[in-house]
Amino acid sequence: MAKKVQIELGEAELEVMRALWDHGPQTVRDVMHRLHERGRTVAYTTVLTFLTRLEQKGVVASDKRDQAYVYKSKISRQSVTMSRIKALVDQLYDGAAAPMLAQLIENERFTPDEISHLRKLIDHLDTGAESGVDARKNAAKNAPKNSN
Amino acid sequence: MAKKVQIELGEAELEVMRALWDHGPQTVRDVMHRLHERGRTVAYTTVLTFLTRLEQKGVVASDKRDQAYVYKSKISRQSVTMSRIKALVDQLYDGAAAPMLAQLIENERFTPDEISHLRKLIDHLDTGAESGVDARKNAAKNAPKNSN
DNA sequence: TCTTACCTACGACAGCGGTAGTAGAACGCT
DNA sequence: AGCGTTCTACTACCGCTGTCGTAGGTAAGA
Repeated sequence: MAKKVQIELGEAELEVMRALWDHGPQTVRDVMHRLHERGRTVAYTTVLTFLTRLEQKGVVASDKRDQAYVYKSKISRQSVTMSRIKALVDQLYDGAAAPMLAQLIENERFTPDEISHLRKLIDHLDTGAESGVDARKNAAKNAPKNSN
Repeated sequence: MAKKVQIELGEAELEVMRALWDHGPQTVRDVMHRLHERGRTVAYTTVLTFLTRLEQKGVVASDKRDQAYVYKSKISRQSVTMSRIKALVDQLYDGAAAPMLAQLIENERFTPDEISHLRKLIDHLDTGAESGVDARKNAAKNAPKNSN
């Protein structure tokens, strides 16, 4: 199951990944437009550099179509999120997620809907989690769009 | 109250901050020992550089004692945690904390104690919490937000 | 006083991430 | 055939971060 050692992505690289997650496989030019839409007005060749580096890192794959390469993400947004959070928790709390989670809950504002959803998740924890074999195969129902 | 725009700390710098958080004000040599204990065997002057840079960033303060300067943190671990998480949430979920929190809850392992604690926190949210006037739904990502 | 040990200031360097320019290939139009 | 457009490959540069080394002060012993 050899997991990635550490997916190290910069801020701009992350935004490129977002473009791929949110809109599927795209060409360099497409991604550039996504970035421009989100306020990052970078040059075409900059985006090309990003995608090339991301491919070297093994997190995107390219595919020659027509004239231009089409790039697609090889990793899910979830995996990046978890990897980041894990790094955060390790760095700040020696790997103990609960304290950080508690702090997060205390400091963020949530809507009633979100709260009840979170409660549901928590409730699900002690029923599902204890049974040795983890039966956590249910997908996040409110997952944003498509992932990889 | 002018808050820091963004506390940008590298991994090693963060470990220095941890030393200060966990053990209070210390000299360069003290911090070096803490880092060594935690497996980061860096040279004395490296630690000095870290602390100097951190002071330039305004997150630690120094104080001449005896022969050596004593450094102390000017920011809390909590503020750094929140700042980091906020960055993460902004970068990956456009500022919507709940989905990320949900993912975190689903993917982490918690002890029964932790679970009941979390439940208590959640329960506390809709009672004692401020009546949400939140406009955070899809955050405008390029608005200069001030955290903590 | 000379030496030793410790402290700080300053400079250096490499790797990475963000950013872009230039050169050359490939395609389509006139 | 020649021209403009578009794509990729390559190179470069800057700032930040991690990492030290060296030089020059100063306190404490020998």
